[in-house]
Amino acid sequence: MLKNQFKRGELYSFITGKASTAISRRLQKNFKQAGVDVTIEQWSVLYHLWKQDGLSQQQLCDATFRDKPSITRLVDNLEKLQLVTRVANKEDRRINRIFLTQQANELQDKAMDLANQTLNEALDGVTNGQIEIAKEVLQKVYDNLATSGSL
Amino acid sequence: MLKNQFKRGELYSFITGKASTAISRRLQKNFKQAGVDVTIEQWSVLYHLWKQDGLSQQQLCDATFRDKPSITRLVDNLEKLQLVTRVANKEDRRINRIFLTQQANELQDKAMDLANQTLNEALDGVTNGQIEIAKEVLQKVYDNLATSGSL
DNA sequence: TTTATATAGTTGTTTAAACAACTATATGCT
DNA sequence: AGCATATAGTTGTTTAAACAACTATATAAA
Repeated sequence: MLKNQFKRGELYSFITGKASTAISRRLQKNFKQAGVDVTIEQWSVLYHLWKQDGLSQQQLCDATFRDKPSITRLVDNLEKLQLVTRVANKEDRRINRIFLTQQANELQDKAMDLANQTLNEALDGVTNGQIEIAKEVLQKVYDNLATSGSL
Repeated sequence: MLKNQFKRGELYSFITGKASTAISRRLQKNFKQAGVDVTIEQWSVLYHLWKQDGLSQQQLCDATFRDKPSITRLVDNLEKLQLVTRVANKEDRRINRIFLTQQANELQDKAMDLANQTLNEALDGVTNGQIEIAKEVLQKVYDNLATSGSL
């Protein structure tokens, strides 16, 4: 496997996700400035519910790459903020479906605009071609590692 | 800024750092399997001390993109594990310099091998050319966001 | 010299991640 | 039906991130 052997100095930022950390911090900052009082982690749950409301907690685990305890507590906190409600499923009583409240729906456009704006700040001066390749690489990395039970 | 406008479905994994999360989890798993009992965050501090021992906490903040409280507590925990020691600087008594212990030095080769191995798992099937471009994009993203005071 | 300001590090609090252990419900097998 | 197993979700514990407020030391200005 010499081909992809990393030189030392290059290794660090790939593993630590310097770039995505920077994006998260900027998005959090942009949320705060705009008076959107949710954390990035809470936003990531809302993001998937905005795409499809009523997902189960397990579906949110899969969508957000988080484990079950993480989702339990994120949903706890989103419930406290009155942004979602847990609804017990009648067909399968193990399942909670998570539904957005009116308040959460009112947040959607603003939050999505801020997320898009943040990405544009992040990708300023990067060409579409470069972005495509970067996305392919990141997807391939994820696929390489997710297959054999990383979650 | 229409040029880099993201389509919705593409936005999520860029912000959340799916790939780097997967790498971190895999590295943590590989550490555990090999009996290396440090967290990825602790490793990230050791990594910089292995390159240059005796850095100050502030220098570790800069190197690891963490804030001062985070480094204070990481150093606290590394001291408890007897992997580093704080040494007060005589010239400037505000500064602690952090030095590796013998135990930490004995860990270096094993940990660096595991990190390289993990990256090779992650980048399997990705060409050097693609990696170069991905690195450029991630660096550019970081530069775009770090300039105006994200840390 | 005293006073203001900047820098290095610490402490407190809230939110979240990771992992193990747990409860409750559903499914499949005999 | 009864039992084993799988699935959905919760709880406890440790580690860490983010942010604000704080202490201590150093530097610069009056």
